[in-house]
Parts: sequence; C-alpha cells; structure tokens
Amino acid sequence: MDSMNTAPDPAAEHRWLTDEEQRVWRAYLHATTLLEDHLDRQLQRDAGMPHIYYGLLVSLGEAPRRRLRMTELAMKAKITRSRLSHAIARLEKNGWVRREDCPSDKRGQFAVLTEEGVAVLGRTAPGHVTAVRQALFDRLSPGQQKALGEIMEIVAEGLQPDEAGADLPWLR
Amino acid sequence: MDSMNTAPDPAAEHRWLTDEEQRVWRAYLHATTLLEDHLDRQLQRDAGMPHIYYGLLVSLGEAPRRRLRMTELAMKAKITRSRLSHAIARLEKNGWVRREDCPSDKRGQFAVLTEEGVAVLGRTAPGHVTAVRQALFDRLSPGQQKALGEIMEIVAEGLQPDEAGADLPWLR
DNA sequence: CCCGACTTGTTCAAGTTTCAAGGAGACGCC
DNA sequence: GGCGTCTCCTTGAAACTTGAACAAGTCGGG
Repeated sequence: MDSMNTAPDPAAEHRWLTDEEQRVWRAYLHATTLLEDHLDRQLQRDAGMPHIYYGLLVSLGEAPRRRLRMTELAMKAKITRSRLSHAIARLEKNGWVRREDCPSDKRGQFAVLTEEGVAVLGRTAPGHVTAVRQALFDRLSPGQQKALGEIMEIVAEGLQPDEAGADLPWLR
Repeated sequence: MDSMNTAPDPAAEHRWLTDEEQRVWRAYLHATTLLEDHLDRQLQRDAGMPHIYYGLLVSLGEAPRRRLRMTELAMKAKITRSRLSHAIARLEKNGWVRREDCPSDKRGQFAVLTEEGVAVLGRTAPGHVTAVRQALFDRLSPGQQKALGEIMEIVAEGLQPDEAGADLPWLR
C-alpha cells in the first residue's frame, strides 16, 4: 500500500519500496488480515468471543493459580490497562473470569479464571488449534515454518524493546 | 466445515501444536500485533488516521480517475461494506474523500479521492514507507524477504478462495 | 510523619467496528 | 406492466477500543 514509486518527491531522496518489496509487503498485509479475520470469526462462532479475549483466558489458564494481576495480564496480551479493564468486565459478565483483591497491594486486582472459564477453554481450544493448523502449519514446509519463526522473532525484537521510550502501548 | 483429514471432533484424539510450532505461532502473534500497533500509531500521529483508513486512500489514489465503487473498495480493503460506509463518512468529514453518484447505476456510489486527500498521501507516504522499511525490510536478509513473501502467499491462498462459501467478510 | 512522585486500575467521552435491518434501484420473467 | 429476487449502499444500536483524567495506594526521602 505504499506506491507512487517513481515520484521524485520533495525533501531530497527517499527510498521507496522496490517492486519486489512491495509484493512481499502486500502479501504480508493480505495474509495477516485474512488470518486474523478467519480466527476471529472461528472463535466468535465457537466460543462467543474474539481472538484477543480468548488469548486472555489462555494466559490466565497458564498462570500459577490461574490468576494474574491486571497490569501483568495487560502486558502479556500487549493491550492497554484500559482496554483490559473493559475486557475483563465483559468476561466477568460471562462468568469466565472473576476479580479478586490483591492482599499485599490494596490497589491491585487479580483476574482469576473460573471453573466455567476453564471449561470454555477446554471445549474450545481443540477447534482453535485445528483452525491455526489448517490455516498455517499444514500448508508450510518444515523449512518455511522455521524461517517464519526466525523472521517473526527478528521483527518482534525490533519493535519490542522500550527503545528511547518509544512504543509501549501497555503503558500509555 | 471442520477438517476432513482428522477424526470427528468429539473429544477424540487431537493434534496439538508441537513445542516448536507453538513457539513459531506465538512469535507470529507477537510480531504481527506489534507491527500493526506500531504502524497504526505512526499513521495516527503523522496522518491523523489509522492504518486501514490510510489504505483506503492509497487504493483510491491508485485507481483510475482516483475513484472506486464502494463495493470494489470494500473488497480491496477486505472489509464489509457497512464498515466502509462509516469509514468513508469519516474521511469525507476530513475532506480527503468525496462521494459521487454513479451515472450508470443509481444505487451506486463512487468514493473519490480529493485534492486534499492526494496532498495528505503525498506528505504522509514517505514517513510510512520508512516505518515499514525500518520495522521489516531493513531487518531481514534477501533470503528471508523472499521466504516471507512465499509464506504469506501460501497462507493467503489458503484463506482467500470462497471455499464452500465459507469466509467472505465483504459479502456478509 | 509528611510530602511529592509514581503506580494501579477504573471511568468517561469520543471514535470505530459489528450486526441486523432496511430503502432503493436493477433484473429477469410472465 | 407487475412481481419476486438480487445487489448496492446506508442506517442505528450495541459492542469494543482509545486516550485522558482520576481516585486510591505505595514509596522514598527529608
């Protein structure tokens, strides 16, 4: 989505994307949005929640005592505390998560996965894994899977660290 | 809708992700959300609109006579017509897009990029390209770029076609 | 002990996306 | 022409996200 490739452009030289880079970039955008939409739809249908909400339940399910401090969970999910606050409220209404006060810090709250939440995960996870497998892993060679992992780690690494107080969505 | 190769889902055997697959999948989720957030933030700051709105302007800018029918634009952007309708309303309020009636089909509407819209793109595109380059291409070897392109094309191909009238967000 | 500085989590308002209708025109067919 | 059925796009309400502002709690000096 970044064309006008032959423009001389003001303010001195500017490196546009080559045709090949542009092809790759568009394929990336296309595939990632398609996959995200696909999984969102799959989970909405089978679990009654979008992908990110599902991710919250998974994170809680993996945590010790199935609970996490709000801030910690927000960091894991890479969302703002505000957004998490709303999300947990919704999941609470569904009965899949419960809030608990933190004894050692009166400001703190734990989000705790309920039994019902565990149950939802249990009967939903297989279908989700299947969807991921069918959309991604079943279509890639072992070499491609390896390459994808490496590439994504590189990209994440470049964006992740708090370089010069740059992008820390969960602290905004 | 469910697989054709594995067993009937009822709690029977189920192929989970291997540790390695899980590593790759999490890296994928991590990197893609980080990148999406990064670009959204960059564009919101520099252009006053999220990534997808920017994409709409780009699509219009590339189209003949800088105009596209609503449905066509929705397909290009892979969003529903409803969503597009709201989005264009917003862009119209910004003065970057204008609506025009289709002469040959009175139901039809064209979304047309205005001069202001062109200007916004012109002064915004370089920064955006730089952001993409810094986050992605500058960090990958030529081989990785090629691999990424191939992988994304495979994934998109698997999700794209209207297999059994499955997932067509823009027709819902 | 008290103050300022920072953290934690929530809330509000504004903006965006989704979902379910619905109006209006096109199209085929009798 | 009259009908039923599509297609094109919009609408309004509900759900979700965002960013700023806020109350409450913690913490480290002085």
